[in-house]
Order: sequence, then structure tokens, then C-alpha cells
Amino acid sequence: MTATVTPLRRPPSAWAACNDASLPDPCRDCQVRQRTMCAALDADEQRHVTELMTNAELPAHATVFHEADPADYVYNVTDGALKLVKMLPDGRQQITGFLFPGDFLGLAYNERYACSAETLHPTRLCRFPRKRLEALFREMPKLERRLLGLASNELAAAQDQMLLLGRKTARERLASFLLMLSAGAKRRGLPTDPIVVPMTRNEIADYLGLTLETVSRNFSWLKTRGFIRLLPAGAVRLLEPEALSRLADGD
Amino acid sequence: MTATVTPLRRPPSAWAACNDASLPDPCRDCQVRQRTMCAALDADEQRHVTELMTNAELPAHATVFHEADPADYVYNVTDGALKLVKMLPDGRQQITGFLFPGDFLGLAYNERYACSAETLHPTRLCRFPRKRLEALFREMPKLERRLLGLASNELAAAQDQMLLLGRKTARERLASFLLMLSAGAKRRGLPTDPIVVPMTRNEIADYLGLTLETVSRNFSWLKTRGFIRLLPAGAVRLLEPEALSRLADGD
DNA sequence: CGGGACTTTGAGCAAATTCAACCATTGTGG
DNA sequence: CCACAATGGTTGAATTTGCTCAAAGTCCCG
Repeated sequence: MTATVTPLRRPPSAWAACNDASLPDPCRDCQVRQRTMCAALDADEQRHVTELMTNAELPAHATVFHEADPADYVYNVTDGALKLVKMLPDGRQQITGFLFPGDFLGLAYNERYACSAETLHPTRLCRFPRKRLEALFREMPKLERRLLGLASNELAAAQDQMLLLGRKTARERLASFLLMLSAGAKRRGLPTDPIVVPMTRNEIADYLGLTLETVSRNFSWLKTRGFIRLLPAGAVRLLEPEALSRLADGD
Repeated sequence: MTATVTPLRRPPSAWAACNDASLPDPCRDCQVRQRTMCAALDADEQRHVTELMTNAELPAHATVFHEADPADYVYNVTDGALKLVKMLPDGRQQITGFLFPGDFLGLAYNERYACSAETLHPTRLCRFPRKRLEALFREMPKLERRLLGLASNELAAAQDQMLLLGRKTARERLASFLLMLSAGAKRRGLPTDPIVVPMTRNEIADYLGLTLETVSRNFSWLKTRGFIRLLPAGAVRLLEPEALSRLADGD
């Protein structure tokens, strides 16, 4: 147990600034630009936004921010996956959303974040100081327009989730979830059939308002009825998307 | 059964225009202005917004719009109460929100409304054509800023509701609901202790993801333990708000 | 004052949870 | 390289919470 003397006065931040002209523009070949708030920007506007941006790759199971922290930053996900988590004092938790490349992080706040954000995998993020980004809205109303549109979609998705949590059976919830992942993959231009399910049974349960055992049992049920096939590495083949869709709405 | 010949070519719309200079300005003594999107506007800007506004008083149990209708209008509630409803094909329904004077209606869309909106009581609404309102954003970015702020709050509230629906017990849900109503009344400058509960047990159930019997049983439980007292006309006295609050988070 | 809508309460039931055991995969250190 | 611990997943049995079905009871409102 030898104590290591660290020569650094401050621990190095994971977040690297992007306004160094000597470095290549990190937004230059951004793969997800068209699906982020940046899609609204022309080259010149993009430069202004990039100037106040920092980015980082966080390891798996890292916390980006905690529920009730001051909402000082907003983020774009460029690679990896995240979960948004709300906790009750006794430890029960609800995952309010999963985020993937191209998704925006930090719409639900009120001076303080409404939930925590944790990485599922190593994840790359672009970070923007919220106040300074909001200041840019004056010059770039398109940016604000875009965020309002994103918020609208989020709100519609939140209402779908309320219907799922309040009124669907366990089986309907899982079927809905698999279709939701498939639709998300489609939006992101990824294969929609053998979908990748990058979260544990426990995380799926915390998202669907169930226990991990109930989720597992229903995976088995879907499997034995021939609706899905479980492949290695958490991939799932949707054998009967039509039937699954009917199942999802309890029809 | 005598057929009545109606002399009208078109049925009279409930919605009255507000751009008639001969009429008194309907926004002149709006009681809820400070809590709506209009709070951001100066007198001159308000006039422009009022020009494209129509308003109406709808009777109880009227539908303002249906889920999946084209989202052509947005609304301000000036008086009364509404519910937002999502339905499953077999008739199960989830209420995703209740709206009261000062609330904005129509944030969650995606070309089409994400849910239906129905009045609980006779309700007065201001209606704005969405496209024309959005066109005004160019001249009045403050308006858009305000809506983004409202959407943020809605999103945070939606996440609270997901935690409630996914992870709270029936008792915790009802306690949370009563405190939510109390907090809403406070925001609106209304009495927070004998709160008015203007919805039926069935509507509360559809909001909390329960059955009406379970809601009723838990009202009784709270009553016999001395947490609340049920008064005439749907009023509820919160005798132990502190204890109720602890109950709401299962602590 | 009568009728319909809403509410309360009870009894039995079912879906999902809890508790528990076991299996599979992966990564680590001896 | 293999044993083994750790993590995650599956399955079973017992339990519980909330649901369904049913019967009264209450409150408005005309």
C-alpha cells in the first residue's frame, strides 16, 4: 500500500475543450450530426457552438450527473449508451429512458436535473454549458426551435411510457419494449431485426416497472411461442414483428 | 321525431375570433396571464398574439381534440379543468395529465396529438393556430423560450409520473396525487389545504394506473388513519401533510 | 323526492413479486 | 491453463398486492 505522490494540483478532467484551433475540428466528421440539435446549424453557426463544447469518453457505469444536481450542462451522445434513473429513498428505482448516439441529454430540468444519467457502456459525449448555449439562442433561433421540437417528441414518448406503465401487462410491456428498440435502431440507421439489447434484465425491469424475474419469464414466454429468438451477445431476433405489435397493444 | 330544417349552412363554431377591434380586448383582464406563455410578452406583442387567437367555453365532457388528430392548434386554459387521455384498442385508458387554469395544452405532438383532451367541467380555452403561432416565434423569440421552459417542466413532471406508475404502491400513488393537487393549487394561488378534487375515482384511477376500487379503498385507509378528511363537494382536508409526504415516497 | 352516477365495501382470484435454487458466462489470479 | 468468484440469467414455489365481480350505500340534480 504505497502512497503515490501525484504531481497534479487538480485531477485531470475527462472533458477536453474543443476550441483549440490547432486541433482538428471534432465536429468535422460527426456521424450523428443529422440527428442532434446541430442538424439545424450551418457551418458558421456550428463553429460557434463547437467553441463552447467539450467532449469526453466516459467508462461504463459512470455517472454523468446526479438527480437534483444543478443543471449546468446539456449533452449530445455521440457513441455508447446511457440510462436516466430516478430513485426513491428506499432504493427502488425507475429508469425513465435509455439514450443512444444522436440523442440529447438534459431537456428535463428545472434549474436541477430531474434524474441521474449513467453510462451502460463506454460512452462519448459532447458537453455544453447550458447558460452559454441558451445565450446562443438569441443569435440562432433555429437551435431553440430544434430543441423545442426534440422536447415535443420526448413528451409524446413520455406519454406512451405512462400508458405502458399504468395500463399494460408485463407481456405487453416487454413486447412494446422490443419494438421500441427496433424502431430506435431504424431511426439510427441500424439493423432493425437482429436488434441489440445492451441492457441487463434488471435495467429492463427498472424501465418497464417490473422485476427482473418477470422480465426473464416473459422473454422465455416470447421465445417458446416463437415470437423471438435469443442470440449471443444480447442480440434478439424478432421473428414475428406483426404479431409482436398486436401483443404490445393487447389486441 | 320531426326533422328540423336548419337554416345554417355551417354549424356555428364555438370558437369566437378575438381580432374584432369593436370588441373589448379579451386578454385585457386575463386572470392567468402570468402563468401562461403570454407572461413573456409586452403589450404590443400581446396584441399580435391576441389577433390570431379565438376562444370558447366548452361544456363538461367535451373533446377538445382526439389522439392522432393533426396537431393544428395549441391552447391556453383560462378556466375549468381538462384531462389528457391515451387509449389502448381494448378500451383501457391512461390519463397522462390534468390541466387547470394557466396551463398550456398542445406541447406533446409530432404533427399529430399524442393524446386526447377532454373537459371535466365547463372550460374556457384560448386557441392558437400552431403554424401561425410558430411563425410569430421569429419576431418573438421570448415566446419560444417560454414554451421550451414549459416543455422542460412538463418533461420533469412526466418523469415523476413514470416513477409513480412504475415503482410506487397504490397507497404511495394516492398520497403523491393529493400532494400534487395541493402543490398545483399553491402554484395557482388557491387554498392548499382543503383542496378540491374535481375528478371522479375512476379518473384518479386512470391517472394513477389503478382501479377505482383500489383508489376508493386507499382513500378510506387514509381517512381512518387520520391523514385526510373527506368534505362535501369533493374537497379533501390534508390533516397531516408531513406524514402524507413521507407516505408518498414510501419512507 | 326519485333516479342515475358515483362511491364504498366485501369476497375470491390472478398477475406479478418475493424468496430461493441453480445455471451460464466471463474475467482473474494462483 | 484451470479453478473459482462474480455477475447475470433462468426457473420454481409461495406469497402478496391489486384486480374482478358483486352488492349496497350516498350524493347530487333535476
